[in-house]
Amino acid sequence: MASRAKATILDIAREAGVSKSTVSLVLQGSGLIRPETATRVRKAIEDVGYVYNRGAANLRKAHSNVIGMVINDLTNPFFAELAVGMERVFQAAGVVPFIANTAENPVRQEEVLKSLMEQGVAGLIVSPARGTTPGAFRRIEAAGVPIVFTMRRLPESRIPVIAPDNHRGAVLATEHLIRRGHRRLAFFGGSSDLIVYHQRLGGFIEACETLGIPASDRLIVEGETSRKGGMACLETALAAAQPPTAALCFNDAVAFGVMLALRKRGFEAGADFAVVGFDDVAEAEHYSPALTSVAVNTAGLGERAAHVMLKMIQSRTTRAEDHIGAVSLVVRESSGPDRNSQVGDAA
Amino acid sequence: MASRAKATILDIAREAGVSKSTVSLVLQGSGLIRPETATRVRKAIEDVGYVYNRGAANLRKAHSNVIGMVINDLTNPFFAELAVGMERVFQAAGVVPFIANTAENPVRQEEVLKSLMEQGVAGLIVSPARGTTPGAFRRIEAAGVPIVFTMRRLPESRIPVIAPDNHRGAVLATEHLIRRGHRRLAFFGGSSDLIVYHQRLGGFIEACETLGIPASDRLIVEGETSRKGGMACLETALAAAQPPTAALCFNDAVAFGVMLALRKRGFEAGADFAVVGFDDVAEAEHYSPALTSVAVNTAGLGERAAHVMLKMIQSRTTRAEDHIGAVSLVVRESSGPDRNSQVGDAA
DNA sequence: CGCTATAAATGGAACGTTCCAATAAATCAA
DNA sequence: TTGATTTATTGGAACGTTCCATTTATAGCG
Repeated sequence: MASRAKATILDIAREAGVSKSTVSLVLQGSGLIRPETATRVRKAIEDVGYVYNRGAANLRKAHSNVIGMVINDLTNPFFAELAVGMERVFQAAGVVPFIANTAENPVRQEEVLKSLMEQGVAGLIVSPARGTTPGAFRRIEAAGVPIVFTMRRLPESRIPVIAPDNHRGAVLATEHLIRRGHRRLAFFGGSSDLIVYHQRLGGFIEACETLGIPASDRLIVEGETSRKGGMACLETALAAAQPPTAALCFNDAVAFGVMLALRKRGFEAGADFAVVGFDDVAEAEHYSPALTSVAVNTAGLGERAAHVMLKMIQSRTTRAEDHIGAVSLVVRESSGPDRNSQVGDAA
Repeated sequence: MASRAKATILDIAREAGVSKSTVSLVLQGSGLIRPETATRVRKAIEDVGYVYNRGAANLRKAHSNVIGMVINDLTNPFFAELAVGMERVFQAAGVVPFIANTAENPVRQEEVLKSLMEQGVAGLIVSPARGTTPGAFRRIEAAGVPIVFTMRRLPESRIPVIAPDNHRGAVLATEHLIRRGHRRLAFFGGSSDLIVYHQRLGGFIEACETLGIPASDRLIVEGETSRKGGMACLETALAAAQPPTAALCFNDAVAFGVMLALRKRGFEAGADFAVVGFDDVAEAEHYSPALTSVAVNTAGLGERAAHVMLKMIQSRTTRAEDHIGAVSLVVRESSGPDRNSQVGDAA
């Protein structure tokens, strides 16, 4: 049963009494082969326990059917949701995506990209790790392998990006907080080496200025984009002379951390302090209190990225249009009105 | 800059004025090459934008440095944690793991395995999808590719398994609930086509029998292993004539669902109904109320699985010992005493 | 029957590496 | 100097596939 050396098409050919070329044609589903012959060959394939060697095949025909998905933080459920959206599209196209995690580490990212390239991937969908150097993808571009960035972009690069409208999302969320009567606002989490950070923070600031919140009433606290980071942000903010009464968080993970820290201090998110997240991961709806968040249609973005990639491969181009996905604010319990304010805006 | 046809070692050889063999040796870091020659070759490699073709190389030297990780549900943070543990080990060994998601679908799993095999992986770490047929891995075994199962096993297979002590974990959790005075107990979630289910349920039943809870006071509700499944389980249970006062859940996702459903009905987990989860995902500690759960040392299991795999590859064997990881119960807030019971056991 | 047209199957070169055996150059011992 | 040894380098065959150009078999037609 266990064959010593692995079988090749030559073994199949011998077994079925045909030539290797015939076997190859059967493998490719060519109509040139007489059905009975094809059946015989397929039986032989089963009998010898043949495994197709894609590496050998790629040697002749160039690109493969594998696409690499390089993700900066697999433990963030947001990225798992994104991956699921992509997989749906790829599966339908008969493409298998291989996922690799960089754990937000540019060195690891380098290794992962190298390995994927050596494997001969047809394309790469990447959410770059923080601190990725601008030149990190030059080699890959030069090799003519299509790349699509998701969620994050790099400073000066012509690689297409699929991302939500971060600026608009932050504006929506900030306006919401201000309409609820909050006058001292904070922006929690993230760090300025991320373009996404500037986009979201920019929306926050713009909304503040439009609606008359002066810079002196705004508090900006950078921090890790994790629960732990969120907890730290809240502690920092509460230590201020005039602490904020509401915060827009860089993402939902930070928001969960903030809510946790509030509870530890005996406060309740929504009643004592308003919290708004960003991304609207599945958990947001099921948290206690339920988290108000900016919904970015995560799975939809994943699908979009996959479609763009397939199109690029098909038309063998390395460029494509950016896609900025629409966002919406999902208001739940965590963003109640300021208790000292008369304004009881329901929306 | 963008080279038309991709460069090969022959191009490098021409560029550096050496033979292809020399280039190959440099690529492999052989000490046989004079340092100055090596430097010259390395420069040429940079200049022509060379990408190593692992497929071609594998044609000669058999096994590659890629390992496939096949996971049945990437959106369950538990598996992300498991993956992270594995990656730590593999990275140190210079191996790149490619992760593929089967979304609990045996057909998809088949495709994914096929693709991984065609790619020539050195080994496979698999958490099999529910409903996997016993023969699904026979071809792979026959091909001599080492496989390690994690978390789940298949009915009749000699493939090594790395998993927590599910039976013991369930016993610990159930004893805990009974000591807290609960006399009507439920087991929520999971389905009987999973061996893990029988292990955990078996522990539950054993503890009940040992401590004198009759079958008539036990309620077993199968269900999806997700939040939604947990919510449904609770609804079913509360509709019973003599509803339980405590439940051991198949995993943490189910437990979160149960707690959510409790809250929707105005009950509080821990005070009105005791809930215990299984797996102890990171979120359990940060939930409200914090979830009592059976800790399985997820990342540790991942590391262990990776180590076993590396050992198997190294010693080119296809067998290895099973590993049953120790478990412990982490008591938090969700598993308070039965309110009608006098027993106030603190442990 | 001979001829062409079509269908089915085939041999061989090529793809980009590795590795063995062989060569060439440098060093050493006598 | 010569042969032996060591150090660097090299050509060529092999790996398992694809695909082009052929060959062989089958059918069609007058």
